[in-house]
Amino acid sequence: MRLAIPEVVVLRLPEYLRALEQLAGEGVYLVSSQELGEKLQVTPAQIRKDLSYFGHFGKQGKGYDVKRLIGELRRILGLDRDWRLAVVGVGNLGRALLRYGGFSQQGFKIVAAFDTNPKVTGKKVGPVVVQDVAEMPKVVKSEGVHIGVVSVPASAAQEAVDRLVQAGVRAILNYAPATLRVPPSVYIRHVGPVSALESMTFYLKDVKG
Amino acid sequence: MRLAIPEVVVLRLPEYLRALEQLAGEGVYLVSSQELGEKLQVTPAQIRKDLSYFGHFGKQGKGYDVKRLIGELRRILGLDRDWRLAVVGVGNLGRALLRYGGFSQQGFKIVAAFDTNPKVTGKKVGPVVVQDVAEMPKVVKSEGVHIGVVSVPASAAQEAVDRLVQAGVRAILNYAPATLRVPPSVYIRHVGPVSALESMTFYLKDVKG
DNA sequence: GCGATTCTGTTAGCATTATCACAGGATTGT
DNA sequence: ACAATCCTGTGATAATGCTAACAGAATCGC
Repeated sequence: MRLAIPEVVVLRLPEYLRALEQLAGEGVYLVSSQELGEKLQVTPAQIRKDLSYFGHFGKQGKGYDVKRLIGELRRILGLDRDWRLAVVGVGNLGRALLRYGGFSQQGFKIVAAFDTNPKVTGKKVGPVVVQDVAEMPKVVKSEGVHIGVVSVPASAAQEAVDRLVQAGVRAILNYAPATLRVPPSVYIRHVGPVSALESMTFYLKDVKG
Repeated sequence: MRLAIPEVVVLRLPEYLRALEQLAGEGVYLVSSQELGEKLQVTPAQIRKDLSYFGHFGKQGKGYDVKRLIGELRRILGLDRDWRLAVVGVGNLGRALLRYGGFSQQGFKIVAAFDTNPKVTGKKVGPVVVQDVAEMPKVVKSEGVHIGVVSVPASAAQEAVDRLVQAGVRAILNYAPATLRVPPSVYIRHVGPVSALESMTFYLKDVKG
């Protein structure tokens, strides 16, 4: 029962969490699946079903305690602890990620950055000093890196993930526009500014303009 | 038949496209659904089924012509033309998007940037001069903006999308960690550096470390 | 206190998506 | 030319995910 939770459900949880955090910020203490569904454009039944995979968080006749549910979702998603990130590739995009402050709010902490270019290694960017990739195995271990963020050019992406995997990183977020191979034990996900746009245009293309 | 294409299918097409572009770069001219599936960790049947929604692109006994399929997918996704973007919010993240060069390769062109802060309006960032949001209705029309990119703080995000919608933008990419309301005719999607991490940690949390 | 109302958690039925398996066309080797 | 092999496109089937509907529990108004 507790096992085999559909991935789509897991993908919706952060959306619920965001909406709840917004409500909490507005001073809302209680919310029904109906109200939350309207805010998120999701059916109330879906919200209740999704949450039922993990426990009983609501009160009949009242709804959900917003703060409590935020706490539960954060726990379920593993956001009730710190996660240590390493950024590989300090180009335009890597630099932006390093300087972006929004990670810390959800417990993500950048603890290392790597590059091969001697023009950037040794320099401080955002919260860390950029190190040569040769240092990766040592630093990943000493800094306890959980997640690797790949922001190198597509042509260097496979080598970057190979090095990360070799160094012991089990989860990778890939910003490079490339299809990458990792062992089954490693969790990898592709993101990036362009990806979201590419499927969006499918729905736009028929409209005039 | 041609209508009612599942959204999951549309979301996979960019992945296929990326893999094919990589193959083309390696000098591969022909690929079977089997080979492509191995590269993408997807079953060959899924690839064939997905493509069959849009036409017959393969040759029995041979497979798919890589270049031809790239062209077809780009056409299907609406990537065979230019798309004009406007960035709203020139903070840390907005600045990075403006300076990021990777959009142009797939036909995305940033043609405007807006902010309310007089410290940044009037200054050139990346390819454009930042303008005050008051100019938005005029500029969206004159520059023919198709897609709005919201990179303001969460607290200002709803106002930013309202202004974009008001100005006539029908598609929005939201980087702000907020749940936003738009009319049904507007297509909006939430992305952002933290979102992908938030569901990733669900799968990581049980592992030691 | 009690009937009417509210709202959750869950089951059962429905709809959508993915996989299997094969017919049929194309290619290759001999 | 023909047999063996390869590979697509697609119906049939299995699996998955969604929605509607309701029992049961809490709340509210009077």
